[in-house]
Amino acid sequence: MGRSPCCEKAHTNKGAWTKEEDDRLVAYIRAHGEGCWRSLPKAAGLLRCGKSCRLRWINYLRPDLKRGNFTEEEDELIIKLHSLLGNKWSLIAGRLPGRTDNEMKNYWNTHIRRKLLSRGIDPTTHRPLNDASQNQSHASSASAAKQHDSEILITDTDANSKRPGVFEVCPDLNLELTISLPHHHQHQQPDQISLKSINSESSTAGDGFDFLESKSSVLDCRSSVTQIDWRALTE
DNA sequence: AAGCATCCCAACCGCCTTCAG
DNA sequence: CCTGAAGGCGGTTGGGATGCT
Repeated sequence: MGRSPCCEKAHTNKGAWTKEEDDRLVAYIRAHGEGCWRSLPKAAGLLRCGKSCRLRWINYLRPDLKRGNFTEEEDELIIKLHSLLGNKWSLIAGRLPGRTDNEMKNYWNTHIRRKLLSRGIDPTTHRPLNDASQNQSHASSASAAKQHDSEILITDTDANSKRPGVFEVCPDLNLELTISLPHHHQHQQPDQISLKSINSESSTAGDGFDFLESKSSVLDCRSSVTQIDWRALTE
C-alpha cells in the first residue's frame, strides 16, 4: 500500500508558479524560516502542496542560488564527481555552492552527457565508448553505485572492508570521503562513513582532481542534512 | 511567415529513509 | 517494535523557447 498523498490534491494549484505565489512563499520563509513544509502552504496562504513549496524554494527562490551558466571548471568538477558518485545529484550539488540537485541533473542530461559523448566517453560508465569489453567486464563506480549503492560505494571506516574494483575509474586517485550522518539531534555523536580509494599506489592526485587538494574540506550538502568530509591522502 | 522538430528546465511523481508517537 | 507522517531524492514529463526547413 502506498503512502497517503502529502496534501489534499483537490485544492492545490499545479504547474508553473506565479509571481504572487513566489512572493508569498519568500515572504513567509523570510519571516518564519524553513519549517514544516506540510503546514507551510496553509500558513503562507498558498494553494500548493508542501513538497511543491519546498522544491520551489530550494530550486528557484533561495537567495544563495548561483544562477547562470556553468563554468568550465564546474563542468569538469561535475564530471569527476559523477564518475565517483554516479547519479547522486544532491551530493554532487553539495560540492558546488549555489547549485541545486535539480539543476545539476538537468545540466548533466542536457549538456554534459553530450559533451562526454563528443569526447568519445560513455557518460554512464566514464569509459571510452569503443571500450565495449571493458564496459562489460568492469562495472564503473557510477554503475556500481547504482547497482550496489551504499553497500559498495560507501564502506565503513575499517580499511579492511575495502573492496577491489570500486574505484577503477580513478585508479590513481587516493581519496577518502567521509559522510557524517544528519545532525538533527545535536546531542547525538554523528556516526561516520568513509570512502577510501582502493589503489593508493600513486600518491599524487594529479589527474585533474585538484578539487581534492585540500587535505580536509567539509562541505555542506544543499539540504544541510548531510556533511561530507573529503580528504585527499596525498602522502 | 508557418509548421514542425528539438532543446531545455521547472515541476511533478513515486519511492525511500528517518523519526516521533 | 510497529506504524504512519514528513522530508528528501532521483527519474520523468509537460510545455515554452528556440532552431530548422
